[in-house]
Amino acid sequence: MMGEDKFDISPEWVDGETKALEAPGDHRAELRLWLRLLTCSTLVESEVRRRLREEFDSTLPRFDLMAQLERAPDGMVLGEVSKRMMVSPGNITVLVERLTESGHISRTTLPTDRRVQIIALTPFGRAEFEKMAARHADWISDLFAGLAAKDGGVLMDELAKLKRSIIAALARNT
Amino acid sequence: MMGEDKFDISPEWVDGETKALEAPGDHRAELRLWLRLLTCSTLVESEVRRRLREEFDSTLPRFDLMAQLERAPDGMVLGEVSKRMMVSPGNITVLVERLTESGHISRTTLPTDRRVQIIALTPFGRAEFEKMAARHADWISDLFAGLAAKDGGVLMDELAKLKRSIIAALARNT
DNA sequence: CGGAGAAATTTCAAGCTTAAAATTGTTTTC
DNA sequence: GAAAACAATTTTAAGCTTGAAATTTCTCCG
Repeated sequence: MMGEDKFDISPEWVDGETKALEAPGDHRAELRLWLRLLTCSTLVESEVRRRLREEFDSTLPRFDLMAQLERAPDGMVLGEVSKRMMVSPGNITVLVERLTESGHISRTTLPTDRRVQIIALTPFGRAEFEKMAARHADWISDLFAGLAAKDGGVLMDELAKLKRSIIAALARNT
Repeated sequence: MMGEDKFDISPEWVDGETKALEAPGDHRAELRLWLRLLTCSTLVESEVRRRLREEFDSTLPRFDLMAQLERAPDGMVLGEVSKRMMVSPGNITVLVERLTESGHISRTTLPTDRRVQIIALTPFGRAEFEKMAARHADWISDLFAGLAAKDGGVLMDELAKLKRSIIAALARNT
């Protein structure tokens, strides 16, 4: 999966014509595309993790959780956090435990439904998050700096199409 | 990080003009792009993991390791595998242990340098990998099926540019 | 030759992640 | 108003991942 050579540049996407000539079940173009996507995403992600650890002694999951809470001044239900972060509920449990211990978030049981836990950033947590978010934005900006404005727009649009394709495929195989 | 709403579609990339008018340090466009990239990659990755588990009772790291070995009929040194997979050496140690136990790979100490471990697919491992690889290609093909041939090509090129940008940034901050 | 230093790998401690089972609490249905 | 169904969360067991420290083995310089 991670085998894309770091500096190879650009195989051609097969067009309709070529496709007709291929052996049945030839998915090389899609595989290459997936590999390249994964490589980009892994490179950025590792760098972000490394810097969060070095500069803030923190981790990506913690940052992500706080990022969710930042937009919800009144707090958020655990299940909602889990859905938005696309991780399992059990995972959230652990993260919340640590972030509560460290004073970054608070946790309350909803009085009207005692199954429901609501978490929110504490003032301290919010302040910390803001520092991290500012640095995070700088890192990303720097990593993407070599991309012309035009390319950023194109990439954004193409990724939107890809996302629709993926979601459609996931929906097909219910 | 994973907070991109599943169905939002397309904010515009800021162009040069707009950029001049922005507050210093506004990195919203890059952040959105990164978020979208990460979403796509996470969606695909989770689906692949799920299916590897369901259909083969296997995992993505194991699949990746075997994929590296498939192209190296004479085997590969552990350190080389670690570099290609972009994971830590200690990680490889564990994976190799399990794949050896299960008979998928063999491991030899190089006689001329007893520090060096060489691993290779066993015939059984190769057969298993081929089954998995074929299915894997089908899954990816299906997930990317909604993308027109033209878009595939464009995306491939834009991701190549992005990759160069990332690698350049990483090199800058040695 | 003999040690200093380098290289390859392993070990360790800590944290993340998941699916599945178990808990706890609420709602719905007869 | 109980039992069944459903919901939110936690627990559990297993595996992945990392960085740093430790080990083993080689290489090279004097």
